[in-house]
Parts: sequence; C-alpha cells; structure tokens
Amino acid sequence: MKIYNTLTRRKEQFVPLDGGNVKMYACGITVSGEAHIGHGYQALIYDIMRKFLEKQGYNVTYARNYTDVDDKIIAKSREAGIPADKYAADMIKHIDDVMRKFDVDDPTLWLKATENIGNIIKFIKTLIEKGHAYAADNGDVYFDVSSFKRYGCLSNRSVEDMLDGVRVENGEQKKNPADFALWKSAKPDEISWNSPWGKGRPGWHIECSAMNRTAFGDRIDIHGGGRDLIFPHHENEIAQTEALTGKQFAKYWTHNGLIKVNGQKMSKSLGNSLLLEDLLKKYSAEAIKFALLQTNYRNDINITDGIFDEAEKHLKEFYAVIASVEKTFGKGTGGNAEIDGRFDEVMGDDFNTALALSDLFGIFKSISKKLAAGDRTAADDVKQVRQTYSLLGLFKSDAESYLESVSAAGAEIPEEIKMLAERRWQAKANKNWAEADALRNEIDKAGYLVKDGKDGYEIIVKG
RNA sequence: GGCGCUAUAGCCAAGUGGUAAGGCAAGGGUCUGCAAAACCCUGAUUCCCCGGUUCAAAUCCGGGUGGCGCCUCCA
Repeated sequence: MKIYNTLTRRKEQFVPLDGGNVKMYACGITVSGEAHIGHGYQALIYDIMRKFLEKQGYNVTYARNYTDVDDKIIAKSREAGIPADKYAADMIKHIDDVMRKFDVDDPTLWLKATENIGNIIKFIKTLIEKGHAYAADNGDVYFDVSSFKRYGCLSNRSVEDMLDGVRVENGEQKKNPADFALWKSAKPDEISWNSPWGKGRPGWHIECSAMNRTAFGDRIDIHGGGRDLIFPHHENEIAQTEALTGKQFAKYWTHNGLIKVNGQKMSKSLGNSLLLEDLLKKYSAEAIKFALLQTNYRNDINITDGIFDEAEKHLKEFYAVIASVEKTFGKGTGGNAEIDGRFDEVMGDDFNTALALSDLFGIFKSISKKLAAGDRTAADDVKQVRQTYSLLGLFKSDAESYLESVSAAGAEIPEEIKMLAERRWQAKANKNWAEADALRNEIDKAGYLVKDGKDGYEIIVKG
C-alpha cells in the first residue's frame, strides 16, 4: 500500500505507527454555509481511503470535525437573526442529510469545536507555559512562530519568506506578523466562553490540534484535507501539536485536489459554489461520484458542462448490462478474484480510482460477451463488480430501479406524442416512408425520440 | 515577490527508467426503408521547449515557457 505524503513530496510505503491500527483525521467543514460539491468530494475521498484501508485489513479509526464557531458563522447567524450556536447546529443537521443522500458514511468519530472548548483551553495554556504562545493585553492569545524552528516544514517556506505576504489586521497585537491566533477575545454580543484570558473563542487552527490530541493522543497516522489547507491551517496544526509534544504529529499528510468550475476555484469569497444538494436533484449520487473519481484525488477537477451527463450515460450502460445479466442468469453465486485483485492493486497505489474506473469498461465489455454467449459466469462477474466497487459507492442500486429513476422523465410521455408515434408506426407498416419520416421529425421537434425495434417501437425523452 | 501543483491526441485522463491505458468526440463498417441504439475497426513514431544523465526517459537532473493554486476565510 503506497500513499503520497505531502510532507516528503513522494509516494511512500504505508506503515502504520501501531501495527494494524490506523488513526486517521480529515478536516471537515466550517458550517457557515451549505455543503458544496468540493465538500462532498473531500468527504467522499476520505471515506474511500478509510474503506480501502479497512479492506486491506487495518482497523481504522477515522475522525472528522465540524468547525461550528467562527467569524462567518457569527455574521451569518446575525443576518438570519438566530443565535450562532443554533445556526451552526441547524446547518450541521442539514449538511449531514445531504451527505447521507450523497451516500458518504459517517466517520468513526464526529468532533465539534464547541464540544471541546475545555480541551482547547488546556492545550493553549500548556503552549503558553512552554513558551510557544503569549497572551496579548486585549485577551487574544497568539502562537509564537519564532519559537518553533520547523515552522514551514509542510508548505516549504521560511518565516522570513512569509513576512512580506502577511497581512496585519487592525487591533491585532502580535509580536511577529506571522504569529497566528489561538484564542480570540470576544467582541460585545458575540458567542463566547470563559477562559484564563477573558471571554472569547478558539482560533480555527487550534481546534484540530486539540481535538486530535483528545481523540488520538500525540501522534496519528494520516491527516488529510483539501490542498488549500496546507498553508496556513495544516502548517499551524503541526506547529501547535509538535511544539506541545515534541513528537512528529501526523506520519502521512494527504491532500485532495480542489474542484474548479470553468477553470476557477470554488470558494466562499468568490461565491461560485456548486451546491451538492442542487447537483443531487439533477444527477444520481453514483453518477456524481463516477465523474469525480475519474481523476486521481490529488489533481484538481474542472467541472465543465457534460461531465456529469457523461458519467450518467456510462452508468446507465453499465446498469443496463447488469439488469440483463441478472434477469437472464439471476444473481451470481460465485465471484471473480481477478476483478477484485486488480482493484486492490490499482487502489493500493495511492488510491488510483481513475484506473479502477477505467477498468470497468473492459470488465463490462467482457460481461456483455459472456451474456451473449450464454456464459453463466457473467452473473458471478456482476456480483463481484457490485461487491468490489461498492467501496467507491458504485453499483449499490437495484439495476431496474436505477434505470427507472434515471430515465424517470421518460415515463411521462404525453398522449399526443404517443399518438404521433402510433401513426408513424402504421405509416411505416404501409411502407409510407415519407409520412413516417415526417412524423418522426415532428416527434423529434417536441423533444422525443422513437427507436424502432423488431416488433415495436419505444419513445424516449431526448437529452 | 516567495512557495507549491501542473503541462500527455480535438476534449477528459492513466502512466515515475524499457519503448504511450481508458473514456468522450470524429471517421469507416455491420445492422436498418432511412435513422437511433448496439457491435466491430481506425487514432499520439510521440508525451510544452532546450540541454544533460543512461544501452534505454513522457518518466531522472539542470534551465526556460505557459496554466492553476497558496501566502486572507476556504475541502
């Protein structure tokens, strides 16, 4: 099993810290808004990593967090006229629902910032005691970047390099512009907790360090998140945790690529987010996953017109084969070790879902041939594909129901279209080709397509 | 300005030393009254450019150029 490690910038053999037990953490969502496709993608990737590691025999404990207090949440909740904690709780519930529709499983542990305030305060206190952090007069607490020599080891930058790019907000009392907030003092009427430095709330970075330590102890195997978190978030996590423990925090740092829309990154500030909920109204969860997993998780994905339509088309074709096989031979009783072994092989190389998916085209071609030849092992292959690829969230549906749900619009053929098609069929039977073609054009203009079979025809909705 | 990622056929994309997977689109064919669908066939003498290492490089090294991202909240 090989995993690409951002820390060393190479693929490494995966060797857990503790034999067969794997501790894995992935940064989750700051719940200031609805989940977009990027959030769904990230959740999907780490869900797959967890499941594949389990398939390899590891005992995985997988933790994810919700950042449920921050500036944007406070601002949004004010706009909505509800308390910040209620706003965050409602949003979490909503996001959980959408993720369930997207068919991403819950982690082993769900962690929330607001449920770990005590742990966070304790963590900060220790950092101050050890001389890695300091409290300013206004009640803010900052991490002293100059006290941690390895600062910059993940993102490969030096403190000096950073200084010219750092922005200092008004009212901040930092010793060094690169220092970052561990604790933010509360402004009037903001949600806050009592602390040794007065009322306030935790900074973003410290949450993950503190929650990790509470859940897992000093060290973990895999820490993941989107590539945009490398700096400053993950760099700061390393500084906080390693300054406290003196030990290496995460052994493997993994970062998924970002989803772009028409070449541009989706971000909260640009406001160009594609909401997961909206996409799920248009496409099946399986089609969305298929489209996203056709690229290696480390690369960015540019969403352009048609990538989901194309994926849906492929799934329809695959499910059509599955439906035929299961109808003809019933559910398989055996399996196909080759399909499963090949899957393990490609996924074992840094979770190469792109290769795993491209294999499907060959697999289904072979299954179709077997079906045509009356070879009953086609049913075993189908059973194996369903079992193996369920790890990627694919082929989990009943084939007939899937095909029905995807072409649901086709069920609603208007009467007049049906009549046109019937008249065309008659014209055709009378070998009146001109009239038959004219009628087909009419049907075509209305947005439908007639497909002739041997003993009848079928009307489908175009597009 | 600093740092990182990336550059493979019209498009998407796999491939980290042994001679270019897969998909879409396109073209040809079988089938069809004609279509659609389905099935079969056809693609890069070459992997942004220039040097180098090597028996051998898309793959390693050096230098360019273009695209994207991070350095402010971000998955």
